[in-house]
Amino acid sequence: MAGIDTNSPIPKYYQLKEIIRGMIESEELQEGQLIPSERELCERYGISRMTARQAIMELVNEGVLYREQGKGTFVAGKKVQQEAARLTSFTEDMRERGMAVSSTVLEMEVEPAGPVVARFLRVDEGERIIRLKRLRNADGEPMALETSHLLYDVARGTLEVDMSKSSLYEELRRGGVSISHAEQSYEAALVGEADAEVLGVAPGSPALLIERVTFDAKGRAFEYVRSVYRGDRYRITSVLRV
Amino acid sequence: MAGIDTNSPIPKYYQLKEIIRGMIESEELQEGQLIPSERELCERYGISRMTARQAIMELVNEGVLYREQGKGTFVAGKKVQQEAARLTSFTEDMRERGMAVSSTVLEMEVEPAGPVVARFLRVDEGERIIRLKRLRNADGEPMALETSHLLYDVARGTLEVDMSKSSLYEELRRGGVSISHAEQSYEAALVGEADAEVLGVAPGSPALLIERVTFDAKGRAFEYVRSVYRGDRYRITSVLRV
DNA sequence: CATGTATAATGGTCTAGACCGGGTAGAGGA
DNA sequence: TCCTCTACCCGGTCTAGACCATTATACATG
Repeated sequence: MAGIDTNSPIPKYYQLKEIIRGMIESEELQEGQLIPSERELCERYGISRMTARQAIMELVNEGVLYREQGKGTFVAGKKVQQEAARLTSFTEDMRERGMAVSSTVLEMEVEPAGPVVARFLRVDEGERIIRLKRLRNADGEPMALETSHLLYDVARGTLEVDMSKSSLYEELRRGGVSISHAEQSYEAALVGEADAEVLGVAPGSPALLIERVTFDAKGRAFEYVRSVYRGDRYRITSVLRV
Repeated sequence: MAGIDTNSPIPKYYQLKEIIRGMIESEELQEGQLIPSERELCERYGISRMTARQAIMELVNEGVLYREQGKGTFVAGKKVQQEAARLTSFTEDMRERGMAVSSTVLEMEVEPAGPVVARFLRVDEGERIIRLKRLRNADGEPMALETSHLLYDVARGTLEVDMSKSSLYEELRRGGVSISHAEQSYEAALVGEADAEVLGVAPGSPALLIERVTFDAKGRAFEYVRSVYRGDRYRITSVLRV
């Protein structure tokens, strides 16, 4: 089992979070199963209890674990049943579907905002924007073509990160962005010729076109994403309430 | 200003949470305003920093506050009121979009459940089902082709109703069905030849395929609907939260 | 005037303990 | 056999510090 690197710039609690997440994904820990207690994690990884606690509490907040006083901490069931559509990144979405994520960065540029992007992000035309176009693969096969437009000030930290390996949202969170909510739209469309080749489907194949504007805790729109999902591989499910 | 009661069984961090919440509600602290720093709260209320931190972090998780390293902690803006996707009928959906609804009943039959319908409705194959196929128009033009499969016992009252004029959900509610929630999936597809003619589009046009299983308050699945929406006319928007 | 630079403040992470109340399983007694 | 009590483990709360990175500001230097 991987340990915790004290000299790493990555916080210990974060390392522990990833370790626990890994154990759940590898099914070393299964749904409903008791995970090691806080005190046992402290001892095993040589960290203090408050640090172990922070890792666990964040996973509880994310719905990955749940706790019962006096009993212990358990792996939560898949929460597909529970909630209506949640705001997730592609990485998180695929992880919940149990698929392996990989990405290819096709374009990453700093450029002035055009009229469409400026309107969605509520900034002036010409404002500096990072445009990140990625091919997103699930289980090794193309799933979506995603073009994000990000406020330069918010996302400039990601320019030095290899976005083919990182989750944009995780990077942004690490960079101090507090992601709050998004307005998203879904539309059926056909795959165009250029996109078809990249996605590995025939032109005119069905596609789900998803547009999203994401807001931070201050209510500022910091991201406009336009994604083309392969209709033959992607389907959205959600629970609706009256 | 109220203080913190050390002898109270209510945890200190929780008392502080309520104090801060109160200051926001009384507008002593306003949107976007800096709140006292962790260290200042410690001193003012005679608690340790980790305790003050817990109060603040929970309010951050709840979206009441947001933090910026090196700057401070601020009061977040009021949350967007708009809701995530609600469970609505076609009639309600179009009414909210400000479009006029009309329908044509194409088929309405009582028939035994086939394997697919039986699985979705969690009944045995051969169980009596009402199948209702309608063309749904918005502002006089075809919008969707909708095929509902309903448990006979639940929906037999609708057999005597002119479903080209009535809302299915309103009729069911009138018949005593308490609609609770639904599991819905969205998928991109192409319009087939038969459907194309009815929908008034070319075969191979983009379509949004929506499947829904609707449950009543007892948790019984009573409806399975499969709808084909015209991709050129229909788009779904919703607000997602973290 | 522009440009660094020291300083102080903030939140972020972390430690090594402490006591509390809830839950459970085993020991001992009826 | 069955019940009760107790010891132990669990998470929940809390302390009093520590060092770090980020940020703003005031000041000194070119």
